[in-house]
Amino acid sequence: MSPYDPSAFPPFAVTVDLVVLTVRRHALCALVVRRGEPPFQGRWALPGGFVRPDEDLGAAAARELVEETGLCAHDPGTPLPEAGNGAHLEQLATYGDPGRDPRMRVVSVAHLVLAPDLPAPRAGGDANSARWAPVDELLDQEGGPGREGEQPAPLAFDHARILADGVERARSKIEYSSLATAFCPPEFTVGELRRVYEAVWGVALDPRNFHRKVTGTPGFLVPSGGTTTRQGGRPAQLFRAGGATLLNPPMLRPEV
Amino acid sequence: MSPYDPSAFPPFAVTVDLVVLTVRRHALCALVVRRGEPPFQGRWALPGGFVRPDEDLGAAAARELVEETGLCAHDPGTPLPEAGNGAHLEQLATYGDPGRDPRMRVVSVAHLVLAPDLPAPRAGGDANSARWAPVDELLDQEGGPGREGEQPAPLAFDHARILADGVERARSKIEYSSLATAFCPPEFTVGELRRVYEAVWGVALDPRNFHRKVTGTPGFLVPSGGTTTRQGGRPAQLFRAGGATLLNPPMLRPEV
DNA sequence: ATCATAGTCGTCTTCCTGACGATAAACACC
DNA sequence: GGTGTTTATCGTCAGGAAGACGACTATGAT
Repeated sequence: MSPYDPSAFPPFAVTVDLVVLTVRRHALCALVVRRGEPPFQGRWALPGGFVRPDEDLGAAAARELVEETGLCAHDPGTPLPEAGNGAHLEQLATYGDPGRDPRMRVVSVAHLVLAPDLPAPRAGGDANSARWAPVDELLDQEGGPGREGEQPAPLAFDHARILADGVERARSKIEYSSLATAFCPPEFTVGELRRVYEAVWGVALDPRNFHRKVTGTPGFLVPSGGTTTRQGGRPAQLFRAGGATLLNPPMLRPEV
Repeated sequence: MSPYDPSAFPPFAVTVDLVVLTVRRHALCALVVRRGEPPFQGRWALPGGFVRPDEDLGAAAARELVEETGLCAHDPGTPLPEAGNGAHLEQLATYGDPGRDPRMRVVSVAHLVLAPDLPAPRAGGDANSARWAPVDELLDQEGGPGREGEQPAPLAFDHARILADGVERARSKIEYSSLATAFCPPEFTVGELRRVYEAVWGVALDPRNFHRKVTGTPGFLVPSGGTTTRQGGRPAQLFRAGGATLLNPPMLRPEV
């Protein structure tokens, strides 16, 4: 077969799936929707849908994101009009196992979205319901032996694997980039940022060392001037995300 | 439109493109093939081809790699029989701009391959020729102002962008993983490994600090017992890649 | 007033890194 | 055989980053 014969090629369906992560109540949560039709009817799945014939992959992901959550994503690679609350969007990976969808050959380009806590999930046009679920709960299927408690049904298709890859990407990327601020509102305190790291990594961080680290990393945070007491205790300085996208030196995830 | 209607979906062609990198004569080089047919006839392009109907994406990439180079790739995610010289293979990113191929809608899943210097490029079955080209040369198109010298024709399609993404992935990944050993033969010296880092990053590294660093990182290198003088000078100890895949602490790329 | 909570500033020790001197073991050449 | 060159390897030292943790500050709750 000629390597590029445009007249004879196996047709594929191409979709985008979204791993939308946020931090709620000290836990890393993902957006899942309930499937209204077979296969996997009634099971939870990642939001997603077909890529349209004249649509770029990132644009398809952003469109699905708006449809499912109302969030306006901002893909650094595809500059958008920047309309208000821009969540972070980036391509994650592509999944094309021949058997991943029992109906047909579907190649899915997964995208990762990091959003602040604000939005309440919005049900789609169908009878689908949507919710934020802690990722620990969604991925507990392959938990260690001796786990007790009810295990929810696993995610549809290979979405557990996609979600796990997205979570791992987020966990590693906040180490060396300023992406953790994507989980925060436009103005936030050092403590709020620390709780993001703690929730995403699932560890406890020393507040004093964390404060020294983030305020000492050039370009990470810029003071906005105000203070807040919304977390209780002494008023905390408010910051905005600085221009730096790569942190040098990086934040260090405590080992094990 | 229902988000998953298997009977009505826009058909896409799905291909894999390969960014095959190696280090030759102190330079990071990529494998490129000459296109024998329009569009971009006569121009250099990344090797690649269609994904077959019952083939996983990683398997398609490994197959194309064998067809084009004879290399047997080893994708950590898709364990293979491990037949001899296993190059490193990983998925890079997916490119699906509607206009990226003038003939039709093609979504290409790019893969990154890191290989030792050994193999000579093997021409494909067609009249295509293949060669190793320094990435600096292939990507010089958007070089700074005042560049002199002949600029080769840019790569076909969006392959310059794909190559740039692959190079950047390799540059950053050897920082915190042991992937640099994928550029080395099974047994190598500390100096050879250092020259890999120097070629990929385009910097000079202090041999003494580098030696201390890599021999002191647990799991990175294991002595094989032998020595060699193939680089001239005092005999150097031979090592193999250790089991560690993540380096802690990471290698630090000197800033600017 | 007292306590609890959260934020912020310092100190100290340990480890890592970059800069660089010194030595060792091969080869090329005269 | 000396001598120089090349590469490898070990050691030393100063500066900086990070973890552990003490101390103090400014709010709200009781």
